[in-house]
Amino acid sequence: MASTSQPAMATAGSGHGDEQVQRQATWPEEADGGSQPLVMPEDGYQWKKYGQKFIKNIQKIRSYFRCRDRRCGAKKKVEWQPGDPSLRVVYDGAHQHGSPSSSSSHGGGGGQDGDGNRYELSAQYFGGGAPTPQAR
DNA sequence: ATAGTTTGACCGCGA
DNA sequence: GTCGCGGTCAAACTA
Repeated sequence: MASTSQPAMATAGSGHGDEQVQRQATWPEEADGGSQPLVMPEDGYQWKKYGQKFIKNIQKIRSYFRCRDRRCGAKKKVEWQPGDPSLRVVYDGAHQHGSPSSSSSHGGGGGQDGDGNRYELSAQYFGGGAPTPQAR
């Protein structure tokens, strides 16, 4: 933080105050900016990223996503290997509201109560398909 | 102005 | 009792 702005550099001065490289590399190296960079496996729900960390245990980057709905205790974790386009999505919990309606965007309404999606995802692993053979 | 995203730091649990 | 890891929150910035 503190990269663009903020008077933090008062100490001394090493001036500069310029930094444009806004690291946008959040996902695995997208190779070229042309071919559709890795798209997140949309499940039909909207997620909000609330954290990202590098798990050294498996040497992978793990991103934490939470359902936009507070009533929805659904959580999603996406992890990938630095250098591998394969993504592994781990679903935790289940959504308590129907799909976000339809609309491709927000809507609202839609479903909502009434049916609880009975898809008890207690930790499903979505293999990117590449070098992640579910081995099974 | 809002939403979404990003990074750092903090906490809890386990070994 | 200590250390490490994993997970979450808050703050800040950008679009």
